Amino acid sequence: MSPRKPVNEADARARILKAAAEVFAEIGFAGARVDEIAQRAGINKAMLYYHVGDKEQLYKNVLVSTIDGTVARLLAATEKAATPGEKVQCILDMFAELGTTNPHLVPMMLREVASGGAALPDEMLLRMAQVFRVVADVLAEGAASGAFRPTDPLLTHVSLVGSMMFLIGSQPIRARLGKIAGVEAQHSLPDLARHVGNLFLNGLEAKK
Amino acid sequence: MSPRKPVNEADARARILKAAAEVFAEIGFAGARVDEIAQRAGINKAMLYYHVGDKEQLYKNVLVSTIDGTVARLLAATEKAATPGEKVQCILDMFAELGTTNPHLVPMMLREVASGGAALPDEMLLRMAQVFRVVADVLAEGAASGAFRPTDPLLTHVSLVGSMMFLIGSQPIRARLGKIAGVEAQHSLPDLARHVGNLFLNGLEAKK
DNA sequence: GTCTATATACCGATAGAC
DNA sequence: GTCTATCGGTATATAGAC
Repeated sequence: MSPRKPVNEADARARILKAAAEVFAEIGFAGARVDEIAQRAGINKAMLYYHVGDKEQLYKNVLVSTIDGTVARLLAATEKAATPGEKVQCILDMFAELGTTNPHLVPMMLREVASGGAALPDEMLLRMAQVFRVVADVLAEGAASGAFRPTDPLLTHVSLVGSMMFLIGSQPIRARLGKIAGVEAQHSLPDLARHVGNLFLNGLEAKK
Repeated sequence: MSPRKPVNEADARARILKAAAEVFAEIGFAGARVDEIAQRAGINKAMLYYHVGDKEQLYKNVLVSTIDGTVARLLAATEKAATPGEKVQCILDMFAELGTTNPHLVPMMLREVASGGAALPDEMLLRMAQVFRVVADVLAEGAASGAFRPTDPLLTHVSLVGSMMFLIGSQPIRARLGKIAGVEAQHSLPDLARHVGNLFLNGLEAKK
């Protein structure tokens, strides 16, 4: 038989990782307090160390589960669409969904980019590179069929992801700016994906 | 006459702010250590508090000088160009220059976006909004003349800036990825600006 | 497995001599 | 204006009782 409390154990670990993702996303690794994470998880700090380990292991665990979930969703997203243009739009829609299903990914990624990936081991970089390969394949397919102009796949990928990350991440700032400066700044996440899709597929210049 | 050591005083303050910008960019506000900043500035920690103030004032000072310098450069950049398309490219070129002339801006902005601008007072947001107005004017001018398709100016602005910030900020990560995964990832900063300009102006779809 | 209490170290900030 | 020494507070991590 299985041990007596596997459900509760897995549950405690899951609650810890969820709370940790929240706090790391809000204030980063250096700013995060282990006490705060334990409190949000509804457990004792000693139990946090017992279940997961120290702060660094906690961070690595959160990062791995966050990235792996993203890669899996992304591969699924591209299979639904037919043309390269539709695939690009599907990828963007999926990123927009991440803003709600996994709201911690974007802040954590922004911070990782800001620190030059100093906390990212090679193995984690390779996982992230999987995301790049998915997008690069779509771009290559589009270029081969004549639907897309040829561009540097890595730069185009980073441009696409950067736009979506910045748009999603800047939502709180844009909302504040809307209040204090009267700028129209309220957009749903699907709106953001449609905007980026339209912008990247058609460009700014009016078609001749 | 002026006090005896105004040059050295201003020099000390400048060295402190420069060192602080480095450290804040590398590891963020929470991770930064005042001792480290003082050491890099080549002065005593007590003198740092004497010249600038506490850690928070130090951060605000760095942020203000960094942003104000950017706004000034941006306004100058758009005046050199004639057509809306050239103005967009000039703005992007200017952002690429920031990667060398002010390498601390991008990491600091990425972190601010990640934390939802929690550390940004309203006054700072309004300064950043000046950058948006410059870009929005260019987009409006282009749409009015028929050169550009009409798009939401705020979303397009954030998309443009997000792409450039992500491309510039991810340079260290891309360089590492190039080594461990064999991906071609070496691009000069002007290359990045040209890529984004080409992508946003013409779009991915092949012209019919 | 769970929790309290605490060891240990570090960091921001300043007092006070010069 | 400059520097040393240090205070007070806080954070990570663990020992040890239950």
